[in-house]
Amino acid sequence: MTTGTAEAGARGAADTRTRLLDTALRLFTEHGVEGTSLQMIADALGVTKAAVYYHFKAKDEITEAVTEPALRELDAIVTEASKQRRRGAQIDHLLAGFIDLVVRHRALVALFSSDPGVARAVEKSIHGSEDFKQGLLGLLCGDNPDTAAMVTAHVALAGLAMAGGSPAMAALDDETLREALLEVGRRLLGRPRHRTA
Amino acid sequence: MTTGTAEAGARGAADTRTRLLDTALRLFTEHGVEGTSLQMIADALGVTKAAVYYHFKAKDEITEAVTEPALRELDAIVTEASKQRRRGAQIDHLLAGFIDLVVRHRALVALFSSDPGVARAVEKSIHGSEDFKQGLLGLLCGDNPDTAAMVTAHVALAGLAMAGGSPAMAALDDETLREALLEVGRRLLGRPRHRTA
DNA sequence: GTCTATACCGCGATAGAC
DNA sequence: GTCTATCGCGGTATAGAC
Repeated sequence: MTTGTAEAGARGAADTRTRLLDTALRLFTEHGVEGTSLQMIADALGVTKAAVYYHFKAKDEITEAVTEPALRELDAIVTEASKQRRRGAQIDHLLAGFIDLVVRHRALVALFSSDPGVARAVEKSIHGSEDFKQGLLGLLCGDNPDTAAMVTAHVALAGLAMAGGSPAMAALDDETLREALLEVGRRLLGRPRHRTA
Repeated sequence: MTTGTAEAGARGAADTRTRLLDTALRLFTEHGVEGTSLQMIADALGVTKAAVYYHFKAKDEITEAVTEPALRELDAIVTEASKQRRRGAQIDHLLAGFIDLVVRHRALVALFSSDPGVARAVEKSIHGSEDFKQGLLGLLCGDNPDTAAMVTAHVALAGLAMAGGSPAMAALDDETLREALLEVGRRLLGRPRHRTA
């Protein structure tokens, strides 16, 4: 993409796209997706609305692009966790990975949990790999998804994500939050509590 | 049904308002708040947008009005729970009341947890009684709100609410869901599990 | 007191000039 | 690649019919 004469081309194209996504994420976390207009993004970049539309055909595409990296990470975590042989190890792997993801992408997660635009984008992004949406729950529930296990899994995933993204936790550093969430998650899923990494 | 002048006057006001809120809640749960326009609400009622605007000065007021009954119930639950003398009883009371509320108002709760418009409305509605927003957490955390307790409380409230409102639980009847959530909540908050009411 | 007609402005989105 | 111009729809607002 950046070959030869394309210094300007590389900057105008890919770099503007990157700047746009950075700006969008910042504005999204400040005002929500709904509360962020394309005009605001364009102004922050010093271009017009139509220029933004050159890079993304619709606002939804921006939302999707913003959430994509985190979703790919989540997909990788689920895949890797499912490779573990013992069920306990699967859950441990998934729990640690999920929580780590939530902590590192706190701002995004907060958005994720409170914005239907983001939820829509997420659902679209995982159109191909629906395995992993159900896989997440499947790994936690085991082979026999009885009511109690299903409810527990839902409470765990939703609760850990929302608590991690909550403004009330913003003051906590990553280490502290991660350990606190891990302990709660372990208790919830019936895993023995152990090493404080 | 006849549009006689007297009957229209008697029926038009309060009843239209009620019908409007019922319709709004239905459309909100179907399409989300953002995805429901005043035009859609007006069409469903057989009136014009301006007629809707007569009953509510802004869309946010509709959202607030829709969430208000559940919030009042929650407020009552917190108040009553705080009157319990033993801390264990406070938690038990709060947990049971909260979960019962979530189960009975599932559709609203699902909306509540995934729509910034609703979240905004909720924050506005409790302007006067901010006691109870913090009171909810305060009752769960006790006097010493250390990190672990705070995180646990957040995971519990958010997780139980979102799990209860999740489409995945829609097939469960109230009794079953309530008991499943109660058991998870008790384990999470370190309460002994007991009677299946 | 309840509703209709109408207008305003900002939003997401499209078409076409440079 | 970026711009200007324009469109339709959304929430909001007012004047006035009944």
